[in-house]
Amino acid sequence: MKKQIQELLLQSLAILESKEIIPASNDLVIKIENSRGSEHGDFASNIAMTLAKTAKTNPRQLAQNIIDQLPESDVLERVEIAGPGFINFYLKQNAHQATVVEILKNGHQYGNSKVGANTPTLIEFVSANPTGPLHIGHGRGAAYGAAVASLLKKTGFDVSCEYYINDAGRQMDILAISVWLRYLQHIGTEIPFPENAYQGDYIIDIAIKLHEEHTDKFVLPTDSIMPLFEEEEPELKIDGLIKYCIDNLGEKNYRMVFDAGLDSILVTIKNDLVDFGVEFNHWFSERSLVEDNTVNQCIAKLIENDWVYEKDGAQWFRSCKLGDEKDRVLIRENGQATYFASDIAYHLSKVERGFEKIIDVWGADHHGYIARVKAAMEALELSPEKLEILLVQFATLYRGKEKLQMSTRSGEFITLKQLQGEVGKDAARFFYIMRKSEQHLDFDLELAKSESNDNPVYYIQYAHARICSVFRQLPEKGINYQQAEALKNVSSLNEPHEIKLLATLARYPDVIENAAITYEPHQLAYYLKDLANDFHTYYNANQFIVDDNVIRNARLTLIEATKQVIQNGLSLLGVNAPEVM
RNA sequence: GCCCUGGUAGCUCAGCUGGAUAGAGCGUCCCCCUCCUAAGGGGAAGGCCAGAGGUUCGAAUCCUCUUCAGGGCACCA
Repeated sequence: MKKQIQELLLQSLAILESKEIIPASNDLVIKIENSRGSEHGDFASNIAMTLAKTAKTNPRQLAQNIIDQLPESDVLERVEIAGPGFINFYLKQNAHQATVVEILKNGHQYGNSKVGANTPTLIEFVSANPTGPLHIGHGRGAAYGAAVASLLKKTGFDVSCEYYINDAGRQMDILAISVWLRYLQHIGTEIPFPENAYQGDYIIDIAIKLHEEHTDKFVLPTDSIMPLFEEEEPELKIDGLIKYCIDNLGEKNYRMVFDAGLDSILVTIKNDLVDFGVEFNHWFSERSLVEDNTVNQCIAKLIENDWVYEKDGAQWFRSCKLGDEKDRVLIRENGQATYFASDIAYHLSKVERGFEKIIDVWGADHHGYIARVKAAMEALELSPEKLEILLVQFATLYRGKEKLQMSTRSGEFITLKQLQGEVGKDAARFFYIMRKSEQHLDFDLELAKSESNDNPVYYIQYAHARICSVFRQLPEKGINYQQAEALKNVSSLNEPHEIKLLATLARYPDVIENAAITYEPHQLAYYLKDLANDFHTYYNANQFIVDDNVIRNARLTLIEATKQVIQNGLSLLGVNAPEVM
């Protein structure tokens, strides 16, 4: 609808340009807004005010000129000038009523758009280190990333979802020796467990399973291990244990212990995400980038183009020259590549796989990392503007007033699975999405659990269930409803609440498009609350199942359309639309 | 010190990328089921949009400074 009005305005302005009332310009942006209240019509444009200055005339006069040249249209009832020079557009009733037909015709396709033009798009999210189960913080990234992906799919982007598995690096080695030490303890070895190793009970489960499958294969003499615990500095102690373990178990056996931890945790993560309604197209392994030499090739290319120098025995990337605040290490003094080095390779892979739009969803604590990744892409001539990094602020969990802590290493955290078990998938998904991603999120368990109107999820779902309930009663009352037949009656939808509801329903495609291109799924959440509110108000004001065939049929099509839009919207957020509550 | 985010009703937050009287939920106060689910609806009260400058026809929205809160500034990932 907005586009139709835009087109009309464009034609009018072209005429004014040809008459030299306004100067010609190529980059004219015509903004059409949904009016706030009905007294300002259905849509409004401020075009006259923005053009008044260059046209050297007053806005109201210019607005009149624009209206005079406006072509005939079968959707517009009338057009008025208001306030300082707004042009307000009033739609004909049947233009409103037509949205019901459009929604029911398109069904779950209603709201789809093609702005994405099939752009190959990769969105990477969650990507939590596989060192423990997903916790409450990861949940936000999961819910947000999944919602953005759904929105982009709806708007015509060719979207692929990916999880980057950090299966290389020191954190994983710490996981491996955590498993190994628990394994030794499990078979009765008296041995301490460092406080900075992974404390969670899930490590013990992995160790038990490891022992079941391999019995005593990984046992080493306790006497030779004990001296390592004399190291005072905790991190050095860990490093000593890792080195000892690799040297004495041998590369192959160490890898078995390592993989036992990795695989088991990965399975847990995958299952938890599936339960949460979040699925990925690819699980991309960091280790694979090392093993297939992509990392080395990347570094070689950087060296070739003089982006690398040596200092203190390490290899440094000149990121400073490309906008970062300091240079970054690619290869450490000990010869090992940094996480950053594999991340460069990872982004190279993303570009080489043909993605035009590359989205990374990161926790806000990674913001300092943006400059160096962009710098690396620049250095490798990978068009950094393809990369869009979306930061998600932290989620803090509350139970009423009590703040709950979380830390993977200490093992004290609420897992995503526990959260879901407690508040349910729908409330969890919706609460995560409800807040703007750059806002800190205080997730209150009590509120999410409350089955009351404090809880917007139930408010929206209730609207859907109420509509379903109405339709369930038709056969009981012996009423015949045929959608196709009933649609012929929509012209009787003239009650104020009906017009309001129609206008809100008509907004849906705009909401989807805007939420998608701004990566703001919360806009959809708020829209659905509005829609539910319009429906509940209508429900209280007007009876749907009435004796008059024409009115009843018209109303039933309207609420059926409402049901469809609620369903469409909720499904994009990963929330169910229950038929009964 | 530098870099991100935030500061809007008593509380939790929206505010459609610069527009017309600043919105919603909760809380408070009043009203609405002989009627399709009251997990609902209607109404009232409640605001110097953190503060100060600036940009312009017009600012909660853009720019600068100040201030408060959270986070980040590794040869960790």
